[in-house]
Amino acid sequence: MNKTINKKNGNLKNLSKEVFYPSATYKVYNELKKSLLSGELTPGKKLKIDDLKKQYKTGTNPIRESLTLLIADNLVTKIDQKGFKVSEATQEKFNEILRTRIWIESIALEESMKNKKNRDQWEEELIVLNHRLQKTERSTIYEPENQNSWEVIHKKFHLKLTSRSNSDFINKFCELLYDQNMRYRYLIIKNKKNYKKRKVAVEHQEILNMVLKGNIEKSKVLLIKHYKNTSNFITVNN
Amino acid sequence: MNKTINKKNGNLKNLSKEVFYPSATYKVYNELKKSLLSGELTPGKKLKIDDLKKQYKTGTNPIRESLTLLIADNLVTKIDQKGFKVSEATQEKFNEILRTRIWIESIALEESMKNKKNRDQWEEELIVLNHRLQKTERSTIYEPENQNSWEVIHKKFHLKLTSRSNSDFINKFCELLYDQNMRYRYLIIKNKKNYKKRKVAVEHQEILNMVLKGNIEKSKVLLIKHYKNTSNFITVNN
DNA sequence: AACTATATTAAAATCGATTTTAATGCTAAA
DNA sequence: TTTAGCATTAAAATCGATTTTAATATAGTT
Repeated sequence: MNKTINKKNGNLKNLSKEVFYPSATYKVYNELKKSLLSGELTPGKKLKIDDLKKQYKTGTNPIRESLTLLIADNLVTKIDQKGFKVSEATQEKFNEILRTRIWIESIALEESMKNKKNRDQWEEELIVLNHRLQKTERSTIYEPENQNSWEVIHKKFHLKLTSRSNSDFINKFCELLYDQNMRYRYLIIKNKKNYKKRKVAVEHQEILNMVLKGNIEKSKVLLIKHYKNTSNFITVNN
Repeated sequence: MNKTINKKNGNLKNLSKEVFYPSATYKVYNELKKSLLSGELTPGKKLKIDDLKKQYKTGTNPIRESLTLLIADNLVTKIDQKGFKVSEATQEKFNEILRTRIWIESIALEESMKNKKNRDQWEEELIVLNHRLQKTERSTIYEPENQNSWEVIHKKFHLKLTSRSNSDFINKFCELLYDQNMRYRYLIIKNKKNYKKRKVAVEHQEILNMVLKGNIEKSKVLLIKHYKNTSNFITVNN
């Protein structure tokens, strides 16, 4: 956020050849996204440009550009001439996300398993991610910057499962839906005193076993069951 | 674009109660999108902020915001600190779009047909759209503002077919993929002297007939065949 | 000649002030 | 008391200048 830190002119120029200095927009985008996914910014809340400028100590443009990017993530909603707000979160929307995930990821998993190319490497990566997931403690706070946190590994495991459909469109869509689903999880954690965390380790292991066996139909059934189980723990009450 | 026209203060205020004055961003976004989809802006072309400011007679912010919106449409690509360019168009990308469309729309059509709610109304709307499509001349120029143009009706017909999956995410995704596919069509028209337009009227009729019959499997097969036929007419040569 | 450092140029990104629009509050007439 | 019209306020949207960064050109050294 602080310009003097980012400055790379004068005698610093050659030193910083390989260093990546992210733009203000990029940084604000990431920080806002974190606040939105963690449920810190509550659904429906007005996002005033001036307030955000003060909060992030930056100008109009980076703020508006970040918010515009977040529209595509379905985390922010805009009405022309009336500004931005945090996207609403309702039980119906959650049901929709769940249904959509099941449809899309069923295909994506099937295609991933049918895809012969580099299958061994894929299986090994899944095994490693599952292993790391099993031995990682699950936290109630969202820290996407920590690559060793449960949430980050969990996301990687799930996206890896469906990653071989040879469609970047599908991959992006899966990530969007993962993030949407995650947002609801954190909204529940925020709102309910005793949010019961599910024990999902066994389910991940079972899915992985079926994938390694090459049983497409059973893998799909287990993945779908895994998602449906989640839904029993998420009820949105406004 | 001209401010004096849009001004709605002073004695005009009460007159304009019901009129919608779009923002500069909104207008630039729509114009740029048209240029991108019609192939007027060629793949890979650098999109310089200053040039666009002059072209659209507006400031930095509306331009950058429009470009940011177009990233989500997969029509513009951005590299942090290095600016924006028109998204590339390759044969592989087109194949990917086609594959993805087939996967997604197969599900979406099936769900639309399984959905009992307001089925009669849906069928009637499809019949009307097909009728209007049959009697509309196909043009080689892209004019999205003309609601009676072949392209606009064609898009409506296809999106209507898949519209009843009860997932806005899927609906949006279908529209994105439709637009992606359309962009390639217009790029071909631009580049090849004698682009042979397919006769698709019969195929639309056949799909509609099967949908009205309620035959899910055959409807899906015909829709997929319809898309695969298109691919034979589209080859991208850079 | 090739390579490095510096200077120059061009473009992206940012900032803060200004303009426009929407929301709110107030007043007076029916 | 309500409601239309006006005034005020708040916020969104826009503008144009400035700053920062990347790309390019130039000069100097081995």
